[in-house]
Amino acid sequence: MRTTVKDVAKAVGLSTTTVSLVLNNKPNRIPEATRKLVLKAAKELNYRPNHIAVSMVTKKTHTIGLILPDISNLYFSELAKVIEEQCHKYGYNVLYGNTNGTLEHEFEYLNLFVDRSVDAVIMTVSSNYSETDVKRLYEIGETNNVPIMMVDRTLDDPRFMSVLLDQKLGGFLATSYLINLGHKKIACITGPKNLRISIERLEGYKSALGDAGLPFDRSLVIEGDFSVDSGSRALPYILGQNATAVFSLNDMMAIGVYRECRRYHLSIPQDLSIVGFDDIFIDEFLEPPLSTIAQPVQEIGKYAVKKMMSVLEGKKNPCTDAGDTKIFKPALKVRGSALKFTEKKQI
Amino acid sequence: MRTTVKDVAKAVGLSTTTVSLVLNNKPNRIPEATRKLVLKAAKELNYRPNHIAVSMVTKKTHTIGLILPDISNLYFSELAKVIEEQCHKYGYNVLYGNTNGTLEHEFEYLNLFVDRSVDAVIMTVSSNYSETDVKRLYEIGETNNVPIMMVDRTLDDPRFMSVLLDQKLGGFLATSYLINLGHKKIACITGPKNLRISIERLEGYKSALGDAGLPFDRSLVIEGDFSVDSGSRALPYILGQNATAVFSLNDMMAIGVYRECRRYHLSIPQDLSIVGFDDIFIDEFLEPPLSTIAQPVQEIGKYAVKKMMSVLEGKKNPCTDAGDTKIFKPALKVRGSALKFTEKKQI
DNA sequence: ATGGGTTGGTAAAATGTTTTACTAAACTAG
DNA sequence: CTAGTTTAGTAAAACATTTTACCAACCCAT
Repeated sequence: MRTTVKDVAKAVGLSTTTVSLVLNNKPNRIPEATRKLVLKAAKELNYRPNHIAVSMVTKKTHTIGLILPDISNLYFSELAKVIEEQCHKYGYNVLYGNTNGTLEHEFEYLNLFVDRSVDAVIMTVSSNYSETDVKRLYEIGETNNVPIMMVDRTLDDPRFMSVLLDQKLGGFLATSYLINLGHKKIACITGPKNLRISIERLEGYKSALGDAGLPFDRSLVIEGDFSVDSGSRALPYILGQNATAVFSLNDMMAIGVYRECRRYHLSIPQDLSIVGFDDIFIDEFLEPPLSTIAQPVQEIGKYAVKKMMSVLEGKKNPCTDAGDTKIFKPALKVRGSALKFTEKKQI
Repeated sequence: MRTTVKDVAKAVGLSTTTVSLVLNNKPNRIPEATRKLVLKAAKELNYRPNHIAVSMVTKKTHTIGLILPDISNLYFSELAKVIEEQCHKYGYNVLYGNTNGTLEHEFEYLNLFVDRSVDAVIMTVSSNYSETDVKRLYEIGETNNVPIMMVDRTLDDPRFMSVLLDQKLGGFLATSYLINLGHKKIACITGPKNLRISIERLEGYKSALGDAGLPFDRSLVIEGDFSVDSGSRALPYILGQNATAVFSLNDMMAIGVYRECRRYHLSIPQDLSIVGFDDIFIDEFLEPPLSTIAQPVQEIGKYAVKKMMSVLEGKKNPCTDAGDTKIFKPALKVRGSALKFTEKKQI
């Protein structure tokens, strides 16, 4: 059985109050001798406070809930790793939940976590929220007094803290790069059409086209769902449109394009240039290494928990006063999947 | 503020006892009318039990601790995903911690988690345990009455439950495949030398060699550390030994070999055949797709939590009577990274 | 010796539940 | 009508802490 405060109190013949006082080194006047005595006994009995009991009275669990769409996705697993790492540094543990991108799961985990009295929630929402959904989400945070932070994707509500990426800039960077290589017919494989990040990345694409005086051609964009397979499925269409380059809104779909190109005996980048988005681990090991838009995941994760900790330890009402959004800048990472456009490259 | 039992008790003019009784539908004789009344009030007030308080009295948190070396590693992130998924199905949440493979972190998280009264711990140990380490680990489990399950890698102690892979068989399968393709000089890139899985996979390698009447040549094995870079570093040595094939003890190092081969302008599998181990997600997207030994991660994860749940809900002392080890069989997954050996292939 | 301040502590409440042991009232059988 | 049984419910303890409010004893100065 675990040692309790009572046990150590009994061992030293003092009250639990005194023991608790020294163990939490409260600024009470406790003579050095007593302090030493208690500390020694606690150590000998291998006393470790029962965190549940502590939480009961302090109302703090030093736990944060992390709600992600899919931890087996490289981007999120890396994000999860940084976040856990950072939380750990601040003495916090993380409870995590996989939503598979469904609204029901997002709410389910949120409720589960507030029931467990997490001190805060960091989540990336992946489905479409109606106004009432947003309201419901906000209210859960408020009535439980747990600050909610959106990472990677946000809701249209300034009351939530958000740490995001400038998605539009990412789309712009990728597309401009392709344009500068001389490509005129640049296809775009999007994510689910009404998902924020799809829209924003696509806006970057349009804006780069516009800046270069190139027309935006609706028939060059095809909807995917961020999965490898949807990338594969998109290729025939893209080829049909005589595109010479493609901007894939994430790396997974780009991988799908790679795979399909092999089936068609097309080579990247000679026959088709491609740039992805996310900079997942495997990009550099693909053949050819995939050029992509890199998100500063490490910084994003670090910033997110740092901000959250300051909210948690700050004086302001963590829930209602916290809203604030930070936007990180993505960067183009040139590897080997895009080439200067030359006429003969047409198939 | 959250609604408490007191609130709903007050709302219906009954005692908290009664409310608790109906909410937990205990087999007490409570008239249907009262039951309905309470349920209705609870719903209207949006009552949700405070899990911390419940844990305080029931001594169950419905939380399991998951301790892994590196969640950004594809194998572990997938494992983590299944485990979380399954736990969720049983009504359990998971607290997770990343150890980066260090013993200190393993103990740190274990302690942290038992302090938080997790009901069980599932972990993969990655460092070398001395006898006293094992003893210490066991004692933490015992004094806190939390069953500990080793997954993927085990300690030499029958008291822990373990769910493992038949590593030796995996090594055997990979090597036999290469032998059957006609290779005689098969190099092996190992993991850290005294790690169990390194040893066991290597044993499979030796045994396949033996079965085929091929000599075991010490100079054909080179130590890696399971990282991509260590795979890359191993290539020149392997080439120096005139090996025509290599068995990499994990896929990451195989990826390192791929990368280095490109630098040497060698092509796989024409110039070098390779088979990996783990079957991580990206294997099929490499060029050529990597043949490997597949672990049934899904099944492993499912089995692990199923077993754990039966222990948790069983009558036997979960800690001391639980020991039991299940061993899953790996399978060879042939893709495109190995070729029949022919003399002209020598460089 | 009285009163004020300091020193070294402690008892008890509080946290939100579950659970045990009990009881008052109503009903039933003889 | 009474004794026993059932019905419908409750008070209080327990869980392991922290924290608040208090107190006794001692010391010191007047």
